[in-house]
Amino acid sequence: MTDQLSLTFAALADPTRRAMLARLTEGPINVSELAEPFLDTMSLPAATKHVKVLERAGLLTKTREAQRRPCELNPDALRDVADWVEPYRAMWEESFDRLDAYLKTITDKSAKQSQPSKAAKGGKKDGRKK
Amino acid sequence: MTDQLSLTFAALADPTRRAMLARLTEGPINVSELAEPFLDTMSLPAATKHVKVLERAGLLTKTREAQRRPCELNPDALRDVADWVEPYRAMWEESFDRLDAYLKTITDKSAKQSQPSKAAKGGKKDGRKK
DNA sequence: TGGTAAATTAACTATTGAGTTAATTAACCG
DNA sequence: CGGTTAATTAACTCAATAGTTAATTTACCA
Repeated sequence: MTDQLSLTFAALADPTRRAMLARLTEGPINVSELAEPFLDTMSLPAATKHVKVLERAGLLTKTREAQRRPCELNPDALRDVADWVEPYRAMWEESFDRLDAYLKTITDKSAKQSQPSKAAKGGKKDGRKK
Repeated sequence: MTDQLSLTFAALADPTRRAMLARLTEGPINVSELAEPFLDTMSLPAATKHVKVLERAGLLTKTREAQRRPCELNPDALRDVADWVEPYRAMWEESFDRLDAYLKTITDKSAKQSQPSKAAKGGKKDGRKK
């Protein structure tokens, strides 16, 4: 698993690290500040290891400032994720359309009476598409 | 790492599994057909383990048909990935804009002569944004 | 210059992931 | 029935991940 995209996906496969990224959208902060919300569930060395995983995945950049290590979000790596997933969008929108069409047939007044009764909830325009 | 999104990201953190997903966009195929392109580098049981990882991540659905196991792409799990990454889009587009603005200042005819010479390639409209 | 703060490194443990070969299940087919 | 195909399970190895505590580095600061 040496390729860059795999490294990025692996880094994102952890709720602690995703929370750290979310925090970084508010601006650069030190490692200890990044770690702070998690110190009730893990030690500081454990948190700095998470930071290092994000760094190696190219998701954040660590600089130096005296003893502190201000970290900055590196959103370009996330663009690669978005670019990878984008071609699949047509597929999930298509399967939504199929569901939508199916729901139309079973809720249509002119439909036959052989309707699976429980499928009726959540009609068109339920806010999911796009 | 028990949450669904982490499972999905972990499943995507492997080039073999991503290639399997890509293959599935062409339509449903059996496990052995999914495995075939990789049998020069790994055994069949190894490949079926990859399929199982994708299945547990909700990325594919396996059905039965005699001895065969037709697999179908389950694009909804990818929608979750797209939804997660989407809020970050503003950040990478913004950092692109900053680069773009910087490149404009150093390539602008009226700019001062203190120009990092090698930064000049790849001017505006290089096709990256969106 | 001695103490303190920020972060990392070392050394270790436990769990999970990815792969192997061999054996087994399940269903078709002649 | 007996053989073959498709896929999985078993049992095992090896490497990587995630965590721990203790020690160390680095730089500020009074």
